[in-house]
Amino acid sequence: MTKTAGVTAVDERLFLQSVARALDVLEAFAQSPRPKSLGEIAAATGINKSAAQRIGQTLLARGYLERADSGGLMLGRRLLDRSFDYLRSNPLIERATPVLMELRKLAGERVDLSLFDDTSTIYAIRLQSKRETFYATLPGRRIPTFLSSGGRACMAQMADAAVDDLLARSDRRPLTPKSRTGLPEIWEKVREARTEGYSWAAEEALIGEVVLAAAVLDGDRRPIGAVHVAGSLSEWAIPDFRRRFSPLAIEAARALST
Amino acid sequence: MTKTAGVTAVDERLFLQSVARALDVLEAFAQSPRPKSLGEIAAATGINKSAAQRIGQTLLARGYLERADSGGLMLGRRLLDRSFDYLRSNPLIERATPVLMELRKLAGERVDLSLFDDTSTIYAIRLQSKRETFYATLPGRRIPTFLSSGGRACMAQMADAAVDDLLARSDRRPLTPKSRTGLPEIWEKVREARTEGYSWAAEEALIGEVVLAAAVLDGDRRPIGAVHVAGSLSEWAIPDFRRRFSPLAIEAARALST
DNA sequence: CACGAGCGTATCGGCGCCCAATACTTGGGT
DNA sequence: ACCCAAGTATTGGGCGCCGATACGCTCGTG
Repeated sequence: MTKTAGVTAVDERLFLQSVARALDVLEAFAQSPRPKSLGEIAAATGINKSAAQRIGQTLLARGYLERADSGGLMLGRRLLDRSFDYLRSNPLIERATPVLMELRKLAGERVDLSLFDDTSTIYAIRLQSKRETFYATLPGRRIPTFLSSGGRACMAQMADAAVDDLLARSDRRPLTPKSRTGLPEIWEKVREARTEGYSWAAEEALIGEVVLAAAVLDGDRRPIGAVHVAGSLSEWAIPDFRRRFSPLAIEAARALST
Repeated sequence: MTKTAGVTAVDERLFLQSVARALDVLEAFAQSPRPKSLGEIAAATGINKSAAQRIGQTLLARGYLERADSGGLMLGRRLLDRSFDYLRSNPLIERATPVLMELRKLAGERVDLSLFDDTSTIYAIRLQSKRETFYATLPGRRIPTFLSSGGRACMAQMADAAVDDLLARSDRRPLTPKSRTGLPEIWEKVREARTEGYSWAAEEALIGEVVLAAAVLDGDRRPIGAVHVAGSLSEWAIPDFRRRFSPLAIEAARALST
């Protein structure tokens, strides 16, 4: 039972091939979310057409896939039910909802709760403010930990060795031209977050956007997520933005920490 | 290939038992989202402990389940990735996002996009306004079509026989004491929606809340979802609320219809 | 302290579910 | 009319899954 990249390794004999393949099929739509034919699914997942057919029919019958107008298969609405169950089951989400609402009201800017998940970070709650660009603000979006303000705030709470390990396993490709991808610059931001109590990032994930975040800790003082405040560079100078919102984010994150 | 309750029936020989059981395990958390032991999972899904173990290990390895502190299994963050893919793949969601943002700004109240799914209706996008009660406002929440304003707006676009069929298949249990569950009262609201172009409901899903909604139609004039505006009865009289927001919801829904 | 009831974990023989190749049917493009 | 690629359906065979069983552990309990 060893740990590899944050995922528990499993004895082969306890591993269900067909379940894993079904998950492969669903995950195939992460690359390109357009409808796919059985042949495309088979090619994308490395299984043959017969297996794709069986898996497709099964997921279709359960609502996790749907027929597109074109006749192909696309993701189904039933997936929303499962993520709803997840959100509802997570005590942090429940505690965070009213706190974030209040923060959103105070700040007047977009407010997010992200969940720390090793080399990436997922947005679980997103409270919009103004006009935003479609899917960049959907819940469920993943951002590499190393370039997210929330991710850096989480790394700041970890031991040096753990941060080094995480960064070594990260795929450090930039999302924008301003993404900091070099180890020294990332470490600099992590150290800054340790002294300031929060981290910030300007245009590293989305052009024109400045974000700051403070980490939420569990009972063992380990980071489990972060509270973000995001604003537009067309409305804010970075020093003003930091001065104004960092105390609010830190306060909210502390309220959520066990 | 017959249709039953909106789900396509599948040849038994194309149906993967272990995949279906894995989905059963995930769906078991819909009833009560707390962490479960293997024994509880086995009992809830009707499979034995060995199968639950294998499925659990597989879903755990893929991140769709996680270990709770107690040692039990709970839903995993990976579920959010799949719902993100779904939202991203749905063209309606993409078109609706800016329209709803604008509507939210104009109305100043909570705005939702729901997806029509036979006897129930799912909230896909939720733009909050003020303080709200936790999971009632999470995306992915399902409401019975017959008592949701958006669901009734959708039914108003269907043939009489189809509405009768849908209502006959519905589980018409109330969500609140004010939920209308009788067929005549529901039909009355459907007819009202046909003449008014929108539907409304007061405290039928949530106490203290009034909602109105207009249906979004696809290229064949069939309902695929609805645009909602929701307000608090502590701030609005129902006639004022209807007069003020119904034109906005109708306009937004028309803009989203193909 | 012994005990048993849970838990998660691990093992194993055997059967039946899933495998993959194949053929059929349909529809769209040339 | 042709062909290619799509989804659909069928089949025999093999091995992957099935489920009973057993092990070690941590509880709360008598």
